[in-house]
Amino acid sequence: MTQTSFSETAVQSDDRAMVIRDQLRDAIIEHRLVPGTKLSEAEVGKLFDVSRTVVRAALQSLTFEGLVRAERNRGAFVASPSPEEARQLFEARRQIEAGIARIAANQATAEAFARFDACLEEETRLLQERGPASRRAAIRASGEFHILLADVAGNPIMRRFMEELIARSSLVIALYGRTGASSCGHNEHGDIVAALRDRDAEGASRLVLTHIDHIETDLDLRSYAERPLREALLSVE
Amino acid sequence: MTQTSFSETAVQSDDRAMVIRDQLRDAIIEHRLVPGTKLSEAEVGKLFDVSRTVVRAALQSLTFEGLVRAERNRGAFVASPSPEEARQLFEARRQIEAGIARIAANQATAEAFARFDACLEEETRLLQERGPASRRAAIRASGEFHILLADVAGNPIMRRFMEELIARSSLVIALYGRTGASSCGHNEHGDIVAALRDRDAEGASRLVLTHIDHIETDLDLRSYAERPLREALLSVE
DNA sequence: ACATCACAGATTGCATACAATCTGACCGCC
DNA sequence: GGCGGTCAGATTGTATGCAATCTGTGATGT
Repeated sequence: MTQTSFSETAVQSDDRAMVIRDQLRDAIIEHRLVPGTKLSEAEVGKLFDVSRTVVRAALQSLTFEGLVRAERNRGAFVASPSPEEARQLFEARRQIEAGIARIAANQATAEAFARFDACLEEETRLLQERGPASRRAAIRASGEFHILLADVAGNPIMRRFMEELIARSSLVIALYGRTGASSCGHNEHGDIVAALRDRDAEGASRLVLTHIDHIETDLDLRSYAERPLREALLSVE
Repeated sequence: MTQTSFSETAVQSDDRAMVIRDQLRDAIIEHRLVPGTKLSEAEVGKLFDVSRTVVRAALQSLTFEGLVRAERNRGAFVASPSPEEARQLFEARRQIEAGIARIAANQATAEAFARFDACLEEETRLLQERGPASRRAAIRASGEFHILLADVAGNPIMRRFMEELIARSSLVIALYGRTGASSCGHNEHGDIVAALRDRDAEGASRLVLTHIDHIETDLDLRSYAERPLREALLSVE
């Protein structure tokens, strides 16, 4: 979707490890790999036909991003953010994305708006479709919008932070999402773009904040006591 | 200084790699390792008496943080942020630290203020001393203050971002720092703590912003054309 | 029947060996 | 003398082997 890949994040070395990293990352973001899933080095290595060395590098990379949890002598698992972590995540998103929106309002070029339009079209298209596959794609596209926002702001450092936050948000939605409408809301993305077009930095910032609030509201973070059980059930290898 | 170590950031596995990572990281932050220095796997491994495998993990970790630049089949080097990257870094810091200050103003406990006081005392003590060693320690202590701010805000995710930003700022100061007063200014840290004590979120946020502006002002980012030469000279192994 | 302990299987942690690649020097040629 | 190519050394990329650690099973004793 976005033409810039994740190469920003990573080393240009580690070709192979990066490919595996991105594949696993995509699978996690699209909820094909659910939280708690064990990522055995040997198994992953066999799937991608590489040695454990390369797999370890990829898993380490994902661990730094918070998408994978590594336990000593136990192995690596797809992360299962706690409700508390989820709250911290959204707090961080509010702080960072508000700033990004302000910057983007001043920086956005015509080319940027073209990308926004393409992204919005893709989103609405996917939302009209039904089925789990398009649900996944919709969550992904929703994330792409936020990353695009960071991209337009033109700060690679903040863009990388956003990538991490978005990816982890996807995990949170997988665990605590209620409707799945979390991803898009009532064309709030469109409203944000409109504010950007008006160069209304404060308006865009405010819209982003309420948008994130809406995403968070759609989560079920309250059932603190029950979660460990459900998590455990999902974690059964 | 701060009792919480960097364990937040990392995997609890990779004991040994983490130790090396932290040692290298500290050396970079304290300017004992200057930008451009080559970090040969074999050499580092010999120094710490571990195999290249462990060193690679440590270097990979530092690469993700942006403290090390890895070139395929060439090796790893202490990063040399460009002036452009430096600007982006401070832009990110303004966005993130302003938010952190607001949160910290509401969250700070008595225990937090005790830590602030200890940090400020340490800073002023180091500033009174002369010599390169205390200069290094001062830069380090200055960073610790900002991390402490993030710590008090109570959001581990933003804390981790701050750790990265502070570490990279130290690199930038090493490259472009003019006076070294970059680290502290005119007791601006103390003013920030005072605002926190007053629960003045907006005031604290504003003070943080001007503080970061002052740090950036003290840098010499203008001489774009000359830098590559100086950088190259510093990079001579 | 229950609890405890010991062992076997599996998985990760680490070191090392080999292959691929790059850098720099030397040599021949123009 | 300058330029280009080839080769040796060094360094990283990857695979694999062995040691350390953990999990779960089964036997044994109370």
